[in-house]
Amino acid sequence: MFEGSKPKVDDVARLAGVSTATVSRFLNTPERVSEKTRKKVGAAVEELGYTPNFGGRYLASQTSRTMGAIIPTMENAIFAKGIQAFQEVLADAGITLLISTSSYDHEQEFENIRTLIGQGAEGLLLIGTARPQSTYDFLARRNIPYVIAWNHRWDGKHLYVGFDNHAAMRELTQTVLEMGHKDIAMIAGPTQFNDRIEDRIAGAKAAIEEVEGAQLNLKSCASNYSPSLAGQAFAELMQLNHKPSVILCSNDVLAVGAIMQARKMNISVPEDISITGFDDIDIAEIVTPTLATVHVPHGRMGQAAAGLLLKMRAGDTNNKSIKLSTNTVLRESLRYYP
Amino acid sequence: MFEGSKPKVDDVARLAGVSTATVSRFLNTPERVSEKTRKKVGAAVEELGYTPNFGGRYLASQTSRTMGAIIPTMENAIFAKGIQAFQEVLADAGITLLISTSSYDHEQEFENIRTLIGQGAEGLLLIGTARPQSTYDFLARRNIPYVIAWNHRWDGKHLYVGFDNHAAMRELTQTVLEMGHKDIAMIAGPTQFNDRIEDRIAGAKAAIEEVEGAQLNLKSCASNYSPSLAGQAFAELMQLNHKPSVILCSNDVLAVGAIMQARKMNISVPEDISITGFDDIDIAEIVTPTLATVHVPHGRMGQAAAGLLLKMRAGDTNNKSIKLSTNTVLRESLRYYP
DNA sequence: AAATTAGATGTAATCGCTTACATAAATTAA
DNA sequence: TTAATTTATGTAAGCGATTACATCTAATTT
Repeated sequence: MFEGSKPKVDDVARLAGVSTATVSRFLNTPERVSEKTRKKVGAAVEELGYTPNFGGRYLASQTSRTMGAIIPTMENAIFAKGIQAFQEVLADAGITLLISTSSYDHEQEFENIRTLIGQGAEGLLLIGTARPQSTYDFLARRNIPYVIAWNHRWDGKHLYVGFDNHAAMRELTQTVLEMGHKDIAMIAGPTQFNDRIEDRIAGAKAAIEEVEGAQLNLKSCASNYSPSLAGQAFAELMQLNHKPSVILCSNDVLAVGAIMQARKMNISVPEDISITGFDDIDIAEIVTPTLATVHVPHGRMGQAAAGLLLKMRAGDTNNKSIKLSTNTVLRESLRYYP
Repeated sequence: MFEGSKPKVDDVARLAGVSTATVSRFLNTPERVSEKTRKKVGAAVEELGYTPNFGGRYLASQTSRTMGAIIPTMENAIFAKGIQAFQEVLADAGITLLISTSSYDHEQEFENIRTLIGQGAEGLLLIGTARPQSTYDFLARRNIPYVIAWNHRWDGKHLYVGFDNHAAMRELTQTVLEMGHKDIAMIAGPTQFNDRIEDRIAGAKAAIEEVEGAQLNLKSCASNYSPSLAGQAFAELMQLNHKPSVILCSNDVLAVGAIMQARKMNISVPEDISITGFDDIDIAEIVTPTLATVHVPHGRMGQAAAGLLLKMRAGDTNNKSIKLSTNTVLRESLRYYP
């Protein structure tokens, strides 16, 4: 055995005293190899520590057993649970997951898509629907199966595996309104290239418009996952003469930032002001006060996305979007209007 | 242009009116192609939306521009920041990162290693040092560069990019002892296959042994990242006749679990009991009371690991382990012994 | 102007594997 | 026993790129 030199089929074949074809069959369709040779080849594979070269295999078989996922960032727990579930389902099916991050940048996302396709990705998980048409054109031209997760729209343009951000936020806002709040503020990250935030804002607006005398003060935050910037936005809202009685935040991370800032400013939540989030990640139950938010079934979403892509990979063309339900979770940070 | 059929070098070459060699040079060493043909080929690539096939490229060039990372889980913020930084550095160097998760299982980790190597990974990031010798043998036989992150030992057996879990925990414990605590409990997850936890426990023990009359009650928790199991362990500790005055937790997730349970049981932290964590992830500052813990430079660790692997990939063989420093962070959850 | 050199491009072998097809061996049917 | 069928294995052609080497053209030197 030569150190550092990767063994190849030929090496295995020679050691086992069979042809490369038999080795290949042993690896891919063991049932077509007799018991006796299976033993011999198995031993040779073991002895050499042989692992098939992906490049050769992909080239010859035109199948990579690989899927790709492109997420905006890993720093943020929002995607972690879903992606973990996604990868577990794929792993069970013997598929390797390639992950890359785009930092909320469309050019980078496009580059990542190219790379992943080049690597042989047989399907792609994308977050949200907002991206240049040219990216979709590329996907269509290459005929790559993909699903859009973390959002769901009825436009029929894509296969979605997600939840209706608009409806979910609308529901939460309706609850808030029913609790008597009328002066409502919202801290939301950039909507540019982020359809989920866009939909959440629209959902809140829709609910508010239905109620006489209710109004929304939309405060934008430069980042979707910076608690401190959300804190800043919160502080600015507190400067106003006419203060809101509740602040809807576009996700839990921002909501926690607002709560922390409130604590610093000695403003008590929810006595002085109510705060809500979106996503129901772990910190929602850890922060004091616990955070009222929208619960999202991250794990099931990841599983469903994987399932759908696996079906598409198997050639099933008759697939439908999957809409998962969310629910409003009432916790300490939200209180009836006095 | 044919829908769904991936264009190949030949297609590009034909369209641009050059040979495949020239197309390949355009892609890999554009400076060896004349200005004029560069334009032609560039246009052809653009028009066809050509992306080189990874398999072919890897096979022919024997270089994959790919690295692998295997982490226990993504569900847990502990690895997210570090991996994110790791991938950013690699991306800047034009290297794709393949990630897979092992669920703290050694066989699965080994399978993942095989797969990643098969995919052409030119280097591997592994978490911690605890794994069967056979795995290391395999790595050595294949001559695959790898670094061990999230821990650092002086044994000289591997290239580490991490911090000294033993020393860090020892330092935290010394601080706790200096604050007058003598009855110390520790909630720690399984040490099996987890050298970091093992080292943290040993570090605490080492500090405690130095102080007359101080003693440690080690309570094990079935999981390293389940707040509720940690809560259970906390409850059991509170049943004891002789209660500890401080509980050291082997990481922040468990510490938060203990704090939550304390709140449920109406035990106040730190008035009734102090609690400390390890890692300094985001929740440490979010939870009430804020959590005293050990700060770990996750981002810098990921960057350093990437840097080291890139150097090894470039053929630099004279590399040394990198030890990053940690520091004890005092926060509300830890108080002087009355 | 001829000889030399440098630069740009093309030809074709090669990487490691799979698989269609051919062949041989073993089993069953007639 | 021989023919027909089934099962197991081998041979060799590709998959899509890179790259050593050969060739041709243009620039430079003498």
